[in-house]
Amino acid sequence: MTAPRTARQIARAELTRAIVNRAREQLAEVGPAALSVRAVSRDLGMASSAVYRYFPSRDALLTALLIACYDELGAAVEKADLNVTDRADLVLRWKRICHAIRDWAVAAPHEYALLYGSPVPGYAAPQDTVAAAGRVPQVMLALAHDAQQAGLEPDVAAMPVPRREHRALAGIRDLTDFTLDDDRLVRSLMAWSNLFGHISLELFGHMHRGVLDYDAHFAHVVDRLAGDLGLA
Amino acid sequence: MTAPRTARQIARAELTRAIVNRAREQLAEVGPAALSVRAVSRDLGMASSAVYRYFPSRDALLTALLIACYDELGAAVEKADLNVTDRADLVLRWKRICHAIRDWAVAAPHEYALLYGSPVPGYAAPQDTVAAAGRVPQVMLALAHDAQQAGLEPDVAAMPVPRREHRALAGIRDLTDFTLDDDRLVRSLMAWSNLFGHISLELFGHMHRGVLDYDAHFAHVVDRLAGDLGLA
DNA sequence: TGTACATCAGTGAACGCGCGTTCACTGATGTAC
DNA sequence: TGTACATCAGTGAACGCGCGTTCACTGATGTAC
Repeated sequence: MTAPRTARQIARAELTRAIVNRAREQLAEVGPAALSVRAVSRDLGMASSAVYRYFPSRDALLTALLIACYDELGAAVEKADLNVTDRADLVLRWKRICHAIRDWAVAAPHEYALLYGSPVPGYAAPQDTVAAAGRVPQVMLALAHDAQQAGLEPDVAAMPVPRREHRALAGIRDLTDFTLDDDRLVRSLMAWSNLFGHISLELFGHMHRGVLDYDAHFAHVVDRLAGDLGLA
Repeated sequence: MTAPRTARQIARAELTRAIVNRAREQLAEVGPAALSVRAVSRDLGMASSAVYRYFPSRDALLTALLIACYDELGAAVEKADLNVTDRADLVLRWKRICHAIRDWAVAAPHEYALLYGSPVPGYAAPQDTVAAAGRVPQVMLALAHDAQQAGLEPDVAAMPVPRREHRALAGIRDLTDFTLDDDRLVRSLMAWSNLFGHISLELFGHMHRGVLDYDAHFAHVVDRLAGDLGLA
């Protein structure tokens, strides 16, 4: 990809961006299911057919949106981690990471729902999204690896990981360029589930009237997970 | 509600059931978003307008479905728990409960998505659903209470719960007729998030190519959660 | 027990809506000589 | 530098679809006397 040169190329890049941006606003307003090519084109003041010069189908537009959202979340999380200057303060890094995820989700619940809620019916996310989708897990696994390098031990006694489970996790091991011991890897995955489960339950209304202070509850859970992961 | 007497009342009850049943099949096939009054009526061989004699709107039908699904899941979980004859074997009860939830979800992914995925746009679940929705959490909290009564301690060292978090959990305390100590209550909520987060991530495709054996991974996580909850 | 009226279930047509996508077209921009 | 042709962006009309909901109606069931 070289920089665009001709007026046409510039205009095309510009409009492509404008379409995605407008689609994101639509998404934020009405949710993934109600997102429509026609609404986007209408808001942009162009014929609905014009959008097809830029995206071959609604699904392609959805894919672009998916990647944009994963990347935005991923970037926010990476930045939150890197903003901690004392790299050895793993607990602080963990907290910043977790709160970055939830802050993003709370600020953009529809976008969160697109990424982590029910799959859009009839849409299968293509290969293109996986790199962007992997950024958050990568940050979490890297943190666990730092804890391992520092020789820190989880609060919970290490538990033997059965062979079958060990093999089941080969896919994740292939995704990282370092190697986590089984116990840490499992605990990381559990923290991952805990975190996104928590946010989903909160955002999708399941804590309503049960938990009265979402911020306090999340903060406390994050603190506990830091211990479970052995970051302190 | 007394038993129906007249032929009309019998027919009405019958057809109401038939509509809900057919709607559930639709739901299982195409998902919550694509569920439509017209499709249901079509499959039932009646005019679409006839459905309105039974449900005043699509949303009312959705509500009936929501309650039916919550109740089905809740009943499955309660039964799984009660099927353990040795009531003191809390670990086994925990495993049965967890696997009942996941088994139901895997068998009925669209139904699971309706309950725990993105909220249906433009639809606000009415009060009627909360009783049914509370059944699963109730079972889990009751189990934690049994552990407390048995004097069992979590594997993880108890952590002080800040006053603010304690107050945040008042809503849940009001829902149970027993009282869990803070540490156990928080751990139960975390297990709840972990469980549903796990199932959502699995079912919605986020573990794809990362975890290679979903059954093994889930089983292992459940084992660990039993320890975290202090059931052994 | 029989009749008159009220209630209700179900019909079929219609309203009005928005959607994704295609297509033949016009006019502007880019390129090769 | 100027001209001839090719490429591309954007238009507007159209296709075909399915949806939720309303409405005036027919005919069957239930009820009161």
